[in-house]
Amino acid sequence: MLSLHFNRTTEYAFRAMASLALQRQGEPMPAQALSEATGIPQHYLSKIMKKLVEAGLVTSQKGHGGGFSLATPKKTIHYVDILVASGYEPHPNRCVFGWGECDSKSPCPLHDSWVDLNDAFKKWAMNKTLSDVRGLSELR
Amino acid sequence: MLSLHFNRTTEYAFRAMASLALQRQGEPMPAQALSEATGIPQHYLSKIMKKLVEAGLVTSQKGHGGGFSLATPKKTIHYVDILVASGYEPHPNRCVFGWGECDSKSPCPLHDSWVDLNDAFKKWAMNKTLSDVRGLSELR
DNA sequence: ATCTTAATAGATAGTTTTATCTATTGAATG
DNA sequence: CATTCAATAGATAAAACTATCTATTAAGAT
Repeated sequence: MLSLHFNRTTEYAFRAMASLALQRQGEPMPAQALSEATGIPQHYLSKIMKKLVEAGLVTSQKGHGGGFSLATPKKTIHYVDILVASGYEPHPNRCVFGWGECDSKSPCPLHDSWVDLNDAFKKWAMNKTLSDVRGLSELR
Repeated sequence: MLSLHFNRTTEYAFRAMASLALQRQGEPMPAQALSEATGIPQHYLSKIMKKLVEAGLVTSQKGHGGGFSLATPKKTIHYVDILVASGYEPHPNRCVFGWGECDSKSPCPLHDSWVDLNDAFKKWAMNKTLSDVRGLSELR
């Protein structure tokens, strides 16, 4: 079956953020617990968490009883923020097909097609927030 | 600016197919010309062309005056065909976020979000064809 | 037939991404 | 203040992806 995919780092960032979104308000989640809950290798996770902290999406607390938690309420964190924080900005000045210089003024042959898909993607990334994450206990 | 992206191989496959779609009907395009037109390294391109030939999207003709051409009319070749031919089938049984076992029956916390995006993507891939490729000379 | 054009195939190398290992710093508790 | 918990940082290793090189096979033209 066909499906869209992100790279591992981005995929992991989403899983980590979703896990934090499911924590009870204010409960920090230690890296190890986060690693187990998401299946992300611990040390690789720590590098991703660093990015999320630097981006201001997550706060971290060292020492006993510490861990990671969301910096702001779920509904204020949009998927686009997670994408950007995880370094998802592959082609600054060209369309997805990367065919020479390509923009709306001098479009490559695939540009129009790309715009259609990218608009849908941007809409998704900018409208969804961590409030859209569903816990097992929540009504579906 | 944020944008969606494919991996290089898939990106190249699209560029190659778009180039062939812009050729005059029946004019085979040699690998070297295709490489120059698309900016794809020649030997890497040849491996991608092999996949496209095996998938039945392209026919190849060896020897003098040979080259590659579309196996069927533009409008019969859907983008999804190109995606599949280039090996774009990363996560057989899980959603994009790959969080454990994940399907509509036992969805991961991000599953619902993913479905929204993936539906848009599938619609795009299944509806677009090489007829949507725009040549420089064509009216826009 | 031989020469040229051009695809096919296999082997190797480079680069990037992903993962792991080890050590260090910072905060809380007894 | 010593001990434990936990994040941070840097270095290294493994894997995947991308690119290149060399040789071979097939078709057409002279």
